[in-house]
Amino acid sequence: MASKENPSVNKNCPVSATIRLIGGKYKALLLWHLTGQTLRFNQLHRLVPEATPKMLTQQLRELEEDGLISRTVYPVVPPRVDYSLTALGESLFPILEAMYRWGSALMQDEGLMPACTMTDSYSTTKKEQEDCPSCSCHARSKS
Amino acid sequence: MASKENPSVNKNCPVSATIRLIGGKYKALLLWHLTGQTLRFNQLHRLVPEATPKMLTQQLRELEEDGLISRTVYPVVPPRVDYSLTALGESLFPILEAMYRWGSALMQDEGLMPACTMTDSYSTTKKEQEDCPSCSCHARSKS
DNA sequence: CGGCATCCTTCGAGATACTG
DNA sequence: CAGTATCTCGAAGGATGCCG
Repeated sequence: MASKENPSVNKNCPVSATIRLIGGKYKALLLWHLTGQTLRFNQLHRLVPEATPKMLTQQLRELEEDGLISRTVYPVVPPRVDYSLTALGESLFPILEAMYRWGSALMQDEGLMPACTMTDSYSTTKKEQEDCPSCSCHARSKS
Repeated sequence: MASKENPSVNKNCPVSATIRLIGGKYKALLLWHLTGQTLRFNQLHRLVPEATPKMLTQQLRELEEDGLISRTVYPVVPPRVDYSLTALGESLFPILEAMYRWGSALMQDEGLMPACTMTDSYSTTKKEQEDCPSCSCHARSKS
């Protein structure tokens, strides 16, 4: 088990166990972005620009060591590394979706984010969901 | 908005918004313990002993400032302060429950926590749920 | 492109002591 | 009981430079 984050916290509590794995500074966000799609390092960086490359690497490595994401290195030049969810990582979807829904409702109450609703086709199949145009979540980079 | 935790993170993303409010070191855990019951400071401290009183106060104050919990001070001696969830805090239940379920499944896969299942009466009414004897979650302190 | 190595600064958080 | 006030230290994390 990697996760240097939250080294403390009761070892017998399921909620603590979950926090230990996804409670890192950008972990839930990274997992959310990786839900339903494979992304390269720089794509993730563009989606989470406030994380420095060093932090990104660190968080991604911990997620990998905890078996939540898989990292594929292509021996080409320039280098290419793909990140995607493992089965265990995908099983986090109910949590991430609940966080997304709650945050959406909160932001709407505050008058932000007018129309960024999650398509219900996403919640079950989560294969090729629609992008979310009014926020950067799941907006595939176009450049 | 209080939450000094995660000061960065994309401002337009619902998942980030959620993390900003419940992403603190012990926040989700505290909220989980407060689900369905009012607790005093020392009760919370016993349930989360790895948090120092200072940290507890800090996290609880941020949760209060963010409108997730309410803090009631009784002007008696010895002092007494009760913490409970607000309506907004209770609306986090789907997230916390998802985290609980996922963590439970993970721990069972690892051979830990033999029989700590969440009673389904809890998931909807969440009023007077059964305690969880094999872990400290929602185990009301007896002393 | 996707890192890793170093240096350096900040600040999270523990320990301890005190208070209404 | 439920905190607050200091002091302190180690680690989180930013900036920079180099590399395959």
